[in-house]
Amino acid sequence: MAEFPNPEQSACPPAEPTVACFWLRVALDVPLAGLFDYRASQPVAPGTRVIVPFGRRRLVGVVVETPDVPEFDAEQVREIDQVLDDTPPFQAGWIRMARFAAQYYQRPLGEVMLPALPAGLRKVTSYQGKRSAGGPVQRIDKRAAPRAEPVQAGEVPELNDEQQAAVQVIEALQGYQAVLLHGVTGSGKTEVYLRVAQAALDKGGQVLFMVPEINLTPQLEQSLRTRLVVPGVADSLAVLHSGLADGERLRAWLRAQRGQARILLGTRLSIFAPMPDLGLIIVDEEHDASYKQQEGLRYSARDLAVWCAHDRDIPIVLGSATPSLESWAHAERGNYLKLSLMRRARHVELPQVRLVDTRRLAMQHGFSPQLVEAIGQRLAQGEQSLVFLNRRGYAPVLNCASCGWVSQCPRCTAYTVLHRATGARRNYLQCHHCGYQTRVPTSCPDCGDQDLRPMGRGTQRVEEYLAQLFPQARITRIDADSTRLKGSAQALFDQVHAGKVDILVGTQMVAKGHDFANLGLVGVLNADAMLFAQDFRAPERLFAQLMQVAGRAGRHARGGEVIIQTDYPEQPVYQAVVRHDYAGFATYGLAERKAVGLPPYAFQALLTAEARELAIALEFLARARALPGDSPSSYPMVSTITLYDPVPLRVVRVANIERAQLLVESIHRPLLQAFLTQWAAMLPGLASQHRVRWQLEVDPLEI
DNA sequence: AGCACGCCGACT
DNA sequence: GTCGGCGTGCTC
Repeated sequence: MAEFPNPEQSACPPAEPTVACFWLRVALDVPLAGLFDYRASQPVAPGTRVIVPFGRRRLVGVVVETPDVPEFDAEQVREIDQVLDDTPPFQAGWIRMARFAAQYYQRPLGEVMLPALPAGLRKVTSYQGKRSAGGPVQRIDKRAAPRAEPVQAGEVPELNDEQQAAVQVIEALQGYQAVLLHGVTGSGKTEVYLRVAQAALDKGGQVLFMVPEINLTPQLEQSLRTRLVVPGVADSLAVLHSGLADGERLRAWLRAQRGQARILLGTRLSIFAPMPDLGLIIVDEEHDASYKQQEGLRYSARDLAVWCAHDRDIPIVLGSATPSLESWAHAERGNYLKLSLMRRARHVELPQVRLVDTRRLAMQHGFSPQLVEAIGQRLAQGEQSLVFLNRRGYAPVLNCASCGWVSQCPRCTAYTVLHRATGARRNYLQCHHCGYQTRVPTSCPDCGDQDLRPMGRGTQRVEEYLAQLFPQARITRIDADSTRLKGSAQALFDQVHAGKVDILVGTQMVAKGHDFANLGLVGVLNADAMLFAQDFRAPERLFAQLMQVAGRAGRHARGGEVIIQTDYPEQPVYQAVVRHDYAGFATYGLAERKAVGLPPYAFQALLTAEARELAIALEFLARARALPGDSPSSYPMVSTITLYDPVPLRVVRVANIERAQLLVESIHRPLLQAFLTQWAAMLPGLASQHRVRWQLEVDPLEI
């Protein structure tokens, strides 16, 4: 026998037989598949952060396994630099969640775990090579916590019988159950959330309360603070979202991990916060696209939340007035428990929705006579109106009346949008895809003619026309342009609330969150543009958006009104909106999806390629599509997988990069998963031969 | 992704 | 002669 222990059998490498040695498998934020083996001279628990040497640099990683034997050649395994013990190890539930997300979304575990951590916990510089004393955690702990405002117990409204019934059912749940809380705008979903959250807190659990965007719901944070009580805990709420400074974010994260925060209110990223005592998850506006992360790890926080609730064996409440068809289908199948709030809580009627058929009308600047008259009436009654148009700028394109030239972005396959002068600025043309800006030409660059005309209209032009039509009215525009400066959105909304505005013109920014007490009328321009977007989810999104924007008028005591101008009033989406009939719309929409085999009756993944030239991207995708054919024996499931032809994206070129995509589909999710895992493993090699950037997205929202 | 090595063009 | 362009190769 050899004098040194066999490395296959011993935890120790042969070079230092006397020193105790432990193998660690570490997740690192590098775009390489798999985990990395390291050596430590002391035992290190899974979930612990460590600093390790990696090539010529040092990285923070998370220990996820402590194997008996390294997978990598033991000779080449390096020793960790440092164990970071400034936070307790992440719990098994947190690791399971990251593991699931990594596997489901086809990403290395380290690319899931580390970006999920607050910056201070994932960067080596914060520690400057010393022991963790003096690191970011200590700095947070030393700094005095912001003083918790003394809270006054909030007023507790009475529940109606629908709310009462929903609360009772949810409170009685034991273990995992997904509940779809379908409640029309104003039906008092929030009150239900508050009651069931309090019940979960009373049982000793933590509550994760997710919302699409935090700044839209300042009153919700206030309600949670004033209404939810945890005996002996003065400051039981933490708020987590991407707008927080690094320190604040770290503090909220730590408070959740330590169990000091009993309620975590947050956006999609809060699904990755560690919550050791998690007892209930609430996902408000569960249909909202903001739950989908659109870069890096493209996860759906709503879907992960459902997985997490199942994994932790706790209830989850998904609430919406217009649930996603995915969730609705789950409810119809009985996977989710459906609870409905169909009555408005405060004796306020639903707004009356009118379709104005614009096919045979003399339209003026995009306005039908009916809409103009209705605005005039509300104005005379001292009530507010909202004109909704999902298109910012003055006009979507500038056009030469003589030769047909149109203003185009030199870097994108898109028009440049005409924007009106603001303050000292002149008019300018701007590309809404890449941000490119240029002066407005005084004559046509092609033919020299001076007759350049703005085509179509955006919010600026609508605002201008309304000012001309109603010179006495106070008109305000709220869109991405008018709210560019920090705090200006709030200021504009405050003006509306204070009654200093008669007519509000806005994009989708105004559709969410805000209740306007004196808003009697909502007019919707150009809704058809949303209906005929290429995506199969367009009608679903349009329905949700129309219901949401209609809800803005709904708080009005004497019956609000919604006017939708359309060339296609017979379209089922519009008919359903008129009837406030989500269930009817969903039934129709799901039948249509089923007939053509679209989600939720099929599962999809999207491979997107970007290159200098479209041909390169398409060629890469064509080769990727052919990959399974190369080795049919290793793909027993391939017959159940459909790989469609690679196609250019609708906007092919953005910022001089050309893009194409390949849709993968199957009616069997586990088989699609198995296929993707094998396929994704081969893509990096293929991509390196083609000089393309690529990404694989599972459950894409837009195709 | 980083980070370094490596081999060809215009500058203190 | 060097600074620096980014091609390509490697990271437990």
